[in-house]
Amino acid sequence: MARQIDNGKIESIKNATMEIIVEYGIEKTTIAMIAKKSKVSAGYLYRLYNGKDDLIKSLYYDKVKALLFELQLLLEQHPNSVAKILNRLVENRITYAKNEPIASKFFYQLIHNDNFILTPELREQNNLLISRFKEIGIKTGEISESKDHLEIQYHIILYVVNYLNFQKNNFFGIDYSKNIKSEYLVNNILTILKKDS
Amino acid sequence: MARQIDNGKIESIKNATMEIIVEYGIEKTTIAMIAKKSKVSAGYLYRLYNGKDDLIKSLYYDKVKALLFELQLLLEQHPNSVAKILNRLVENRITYAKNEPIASKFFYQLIHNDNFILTPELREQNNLLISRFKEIGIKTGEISESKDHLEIQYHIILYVVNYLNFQKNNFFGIDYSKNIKSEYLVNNILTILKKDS
DNA sequence: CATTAATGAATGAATGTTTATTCATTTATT
DNA sequence: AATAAATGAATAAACATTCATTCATTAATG
Repeated sequence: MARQIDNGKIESIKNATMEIIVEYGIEKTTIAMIAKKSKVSAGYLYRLYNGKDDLIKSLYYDKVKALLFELQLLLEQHPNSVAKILNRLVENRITYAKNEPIASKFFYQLIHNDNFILTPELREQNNLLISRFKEIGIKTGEISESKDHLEIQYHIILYVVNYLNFQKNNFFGIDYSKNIKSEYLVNNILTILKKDS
Repeated sequence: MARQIDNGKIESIKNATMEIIVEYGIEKTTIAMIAKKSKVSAGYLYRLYNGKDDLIKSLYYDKVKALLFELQLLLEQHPNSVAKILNRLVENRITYAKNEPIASKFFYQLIHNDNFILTPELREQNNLLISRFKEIGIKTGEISESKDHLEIQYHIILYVVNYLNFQKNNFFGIDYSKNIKSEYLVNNILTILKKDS
């Protein structure tokens, strides 16, 4: 009866939020900045989200969900090879960093911000996927039984995400992100996962 | 003539700043919170620092300087063994995380915040130290010539710092930081550095 | 040795700005 | 005309920063 919600606006808000946060950092980001950039009134943001933190959280969780879904698919597609899963996972991360640098960096920033932690549901879902990943690795001999979930999680996700970001933003102030090869990272990770500890 | 500056106050401000930031994150930290916790008047902060960012920056640079100094010492003490340097470096990081969890986490947070980047001087100093580290490794055969500064920097510092933090703050919500062994990390790093890429 | 003047440390109430959030109003769609 | 989307000025709270004032210490003076 009345007009419909303009989904373009929601997209616009999401993009603007990521852009502003990536450019200025969460601490310097304001609702007004996001509203201005997304060409939406400040007040309208409150109809869609319960405030700044809710908006950021919602965006962050979207990214986490997408990553978990990606991992889930890969586990189904390659139930007999950690190497194959890892290859695709790392390749996807590299592509993501290249093609969607803002979303990619936004995700990086939030992973390292303890004000935004995962919901119990997401944690549980993640836990399950890592378990399945490990099972495959044990079966194929690609993962040492001594590796716990934390080791696996750290190396297959954080090691990669942090590495990719460090290529762009580092102590040297130089962007080295052009020559990243997935084989290199995958190789490092496989070596570490296989080792007894 | 007049009374002397109370260095205890400065220490108190530094500690309070780290505590507040670690507890609430930079974006939720206010001058008032720091002043209250450090039992110093808010106004006095502006006599010592040019504001919030200046205070945080100053603290962050102190930590970076300490780390660079540590690395410099280790390079002088063990000019013929990357393994020895790395062993001490990692051990020190583990001890630091254990004994000074707040300072350690503060450093972690700032390393991942691009609003606070290093000065050109610190960058240059860091660059030099990584060069010397690599030279030693090439001489002893512990580092492949194909490794660039970024690879080395990432693995000897960020890989370790991120790993240690992830033991405490992770997707699983469980603190695993009690059983961290330096040999494990050192071994991983040495393996990666030695490999041709 | 006692008193006073000078100095700079330290305070915290006051100020003005920025910011999140609300809500009365307008606008577009069916 | 009815409905809900969308606006943005208005509000109130939070905040960084300033500055007039107080306080502690030291040196000079008698």
